[in-house]
Amino acid sequence: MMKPATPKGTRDFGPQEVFKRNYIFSVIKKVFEKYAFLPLETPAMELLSTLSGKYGDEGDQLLFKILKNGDFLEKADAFDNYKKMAFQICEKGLRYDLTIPFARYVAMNRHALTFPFKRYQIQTVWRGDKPQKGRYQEFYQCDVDVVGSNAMLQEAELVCIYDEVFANLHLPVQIRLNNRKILAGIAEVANISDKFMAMTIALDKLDKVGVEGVKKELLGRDIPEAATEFIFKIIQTSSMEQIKKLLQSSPLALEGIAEYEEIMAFLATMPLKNEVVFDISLARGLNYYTGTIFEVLTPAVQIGSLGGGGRYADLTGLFGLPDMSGVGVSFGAERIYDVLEELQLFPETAFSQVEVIFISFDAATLRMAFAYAQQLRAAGICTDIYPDPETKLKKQMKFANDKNAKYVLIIGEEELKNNTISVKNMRDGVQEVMSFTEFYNTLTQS
RNA sequence: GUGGUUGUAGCUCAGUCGGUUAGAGCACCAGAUUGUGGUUCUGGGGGUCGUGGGUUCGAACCCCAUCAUCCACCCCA
Repeated sequence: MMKPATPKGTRDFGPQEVFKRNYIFSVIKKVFEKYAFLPLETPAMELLSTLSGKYGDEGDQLLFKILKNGDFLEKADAFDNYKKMAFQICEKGLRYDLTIPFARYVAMNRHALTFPFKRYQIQTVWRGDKPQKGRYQEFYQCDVDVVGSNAMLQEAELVCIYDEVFANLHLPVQIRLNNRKILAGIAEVANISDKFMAMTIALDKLDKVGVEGVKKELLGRDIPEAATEFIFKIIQTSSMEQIKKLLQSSPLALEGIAEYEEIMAFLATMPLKNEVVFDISLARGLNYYTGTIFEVLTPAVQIGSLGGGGRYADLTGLFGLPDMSGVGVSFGAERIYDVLEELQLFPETAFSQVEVIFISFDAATLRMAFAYAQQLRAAGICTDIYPDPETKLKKQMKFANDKNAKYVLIIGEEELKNNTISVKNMRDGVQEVMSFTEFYNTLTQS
């Protein structure tokens, strides 16, 4: 016999876990829909040509590729180059994120859509990453994006959505903002535009390695002393006015700062429940971001970000629809789950709750139980019946107890004859005899 | 992808220097209690010690490989 197991980086979700995850989804969905986002689902598989080249070399490595059906070797000849070979023997791959499939969808349906188009999407994505805590090979993302609008209002709404969702989950977070234009401006003024990527990677580590660590990182990445000093000065500055002064010579940077200030102007009058901060070190990996970038962190638990996103000036251009700006953010459902679990923030209502379980003794009492159960179910009460009346009462009671039922309704010979039921309250152990109607009324009225 | 950690009952773990028949708690099953769960008491079942190879008279323990796990890096939700 083979040993049962799930593949690396994947896991099962048992009944209680699915209930809890659905709780997260329902909170998120409710907020998304309130902000007039529309649902979208796309296939688990995309053409490899749609996916490849969108996430950088690193991303291409992490793509799950699907072997062609049939004789996949027929047209293959790159036996000495596994990367090239992969594209010869595979034509599909598993979705890596929800943004690229969304861009593909928008490009394909441009004539049918009304812009700006706001969509949300809650589906699994797959990445061939090495698993760690909070990092899986299969995980859910919950994305909201709006495409076809350059307005900073969109960014402001996305911040509000983050704020509202995490407030509703009772999870305190910090929402961080930055702008790729400001980062590009820094590189421009420091005269290291060609090392932009290296600079952002170094900056992104500020949280982890501190100011001195970033300095070392920058120098280690061949960034000149003078440029490093300049960057150093900027990340130590806390006031936006100071930053503005330092980047005065870069129109691009000033544009980024103006965008940020516009977002904050929208938010100024909003009573947000979570902290919104400007974070110059926030870089984010995905290289298609061009404007605002977002990230959500929780101070409560040591785990990676709970979500992130940004604006991309020309996402659908890759699919033949140019000059279409989009902005969106993502919620990492798995990580939110892990954090809520750790902090025990799942409410009682997130779990399944059997209210009533019937126990009977023979065919006649079982039929009676069934008739009663259907009445309770019609009233929307979660009801179950122990299906085998011959089973010892002790065992039936244990079943009800394991299912965490609130009430056990016992129907025996005696009860059947007197047209009553025995109601046992499993919370306090008190048992009383009454008519079914009496029980039904107290339950449906409370 | 690179470096490290851990892997023993369904779960959490103990297991001495390599030495007899591998243990505990929880969970499970049965009985105490033939119409009463959860609490209590008594008893019971359950192990290819991750997998494959090697060293040895002898391996859960040492060596190699492999898979999984967690951690750091890279990157990311």
